[in-house]
Amino acid sequence: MSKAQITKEHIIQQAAAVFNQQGYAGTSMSDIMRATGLKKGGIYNHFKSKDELAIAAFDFSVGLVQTHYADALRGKHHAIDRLQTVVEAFCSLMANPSTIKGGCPILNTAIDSDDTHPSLRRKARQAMDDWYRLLGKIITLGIEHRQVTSSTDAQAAATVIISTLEGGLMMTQLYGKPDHLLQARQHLLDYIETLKI
Amino acid sequence: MSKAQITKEHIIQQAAAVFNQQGYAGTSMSDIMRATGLKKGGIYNHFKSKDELAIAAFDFSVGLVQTHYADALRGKHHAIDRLQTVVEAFCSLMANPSTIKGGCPILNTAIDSDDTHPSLRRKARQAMDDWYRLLGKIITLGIEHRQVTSSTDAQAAATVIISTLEGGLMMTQLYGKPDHLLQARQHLLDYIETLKI
DNA sequence: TCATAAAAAGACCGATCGGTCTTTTTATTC
DNA sequence: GAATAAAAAGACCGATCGGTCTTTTTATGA
Repeated sequence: MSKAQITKEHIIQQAAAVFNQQGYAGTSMSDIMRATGLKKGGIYNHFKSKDELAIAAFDFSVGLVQTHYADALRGKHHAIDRLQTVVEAFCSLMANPSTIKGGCPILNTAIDSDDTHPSLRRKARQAMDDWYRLLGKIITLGIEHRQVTSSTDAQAAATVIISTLEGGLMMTQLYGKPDHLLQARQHLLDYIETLKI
Repeated sequence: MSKAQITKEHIIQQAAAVFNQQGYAGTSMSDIMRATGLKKGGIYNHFKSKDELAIAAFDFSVGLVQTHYADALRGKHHAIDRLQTVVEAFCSLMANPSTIKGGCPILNTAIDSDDTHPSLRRKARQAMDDWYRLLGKIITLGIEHRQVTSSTDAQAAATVIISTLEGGLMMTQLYGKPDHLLQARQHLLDYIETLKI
């Protein structure tokens, strides 16, 4: 990897953490300069605008989360097990601030850009679609394989799981303690049990 | 009410909508000027800083929500009924954009101010405490009155209700359609049924 | 109605915003 | 190691930021 690419990756990683914690409007290029240790010219050599950097940073953050899911799901085939795994993976990832700082990038971006930033908003929707499809597929396959009750509404169940996780994370971030996310987690594990055949 | 007080109220109301939609960092005093139709001098005559205005606006927004809850709960005494009412009140309030624009001010502020704005963050925590206490009290009184199963963990149940509502709202805002919040609502109504004695 | 005080306007301030461009430094390639 | 291309630095730009202050307008109370 060329020096330039290494530097670009470095900028993206640092910027991702800052954007995820402070939001798009709340982050200045000076913040990015401080975080990366580079001056203005060094950053604008790799990205032609704050927007472009923010989008690259968002993609990077989402990629981290998705990789985390993929790793956790590897080798697990039973639908109930896979649903539990997604819940656990989300909680462990978000409870551990070393991996991804500032919480869930989709949640942050969804709230951060109400109307102001359409491109970031579209990105957030796409990432949410991916998550939604992942859960939806697990559930519909689970129904096909007689692992999940056939009366389960896959869309609704996915909504419940995502909503509860994101809401629990928000409370955990607000209070700065893991309790709420863990309570949400336990509720979802109980809920997933009720889907079992 | 004096002209000055009317103007001040007007500023707060307009500012509340803007802050709730764009966040603190995403809102400039120019935005407030445009929303209120006043010039800089007119606004700074009533508030000595953007911070002070943002806090007044947050209080106003939270007050709207709390009043909505109080109205909906009036005359309802059974714990299960009261829990259902809170869920319904949240959904109807947030689904109706005429009353409060930009969604739940607590959610927005919790995500918006990760570290940057401690005073707003404290305000958000206090408002969340109030909501938490409201639900906690409903549940513990429900247990005392043999309306709610005694095995219910009031704290955990409150967390589940709030998390699911806020998460569902986030998704509804992200996609711009009420479906997800309504699915979260239905899940919570089912959940509340399981608390019934 | 008129004097006075308060409210609103708007010019103005230094700082910082995102972004450009030239210069200097550093990799890369022959 | 020299030539060259790329990367980084940093001076610089106009616009806008939050905020102040003086001036003008408007409400208020005798």
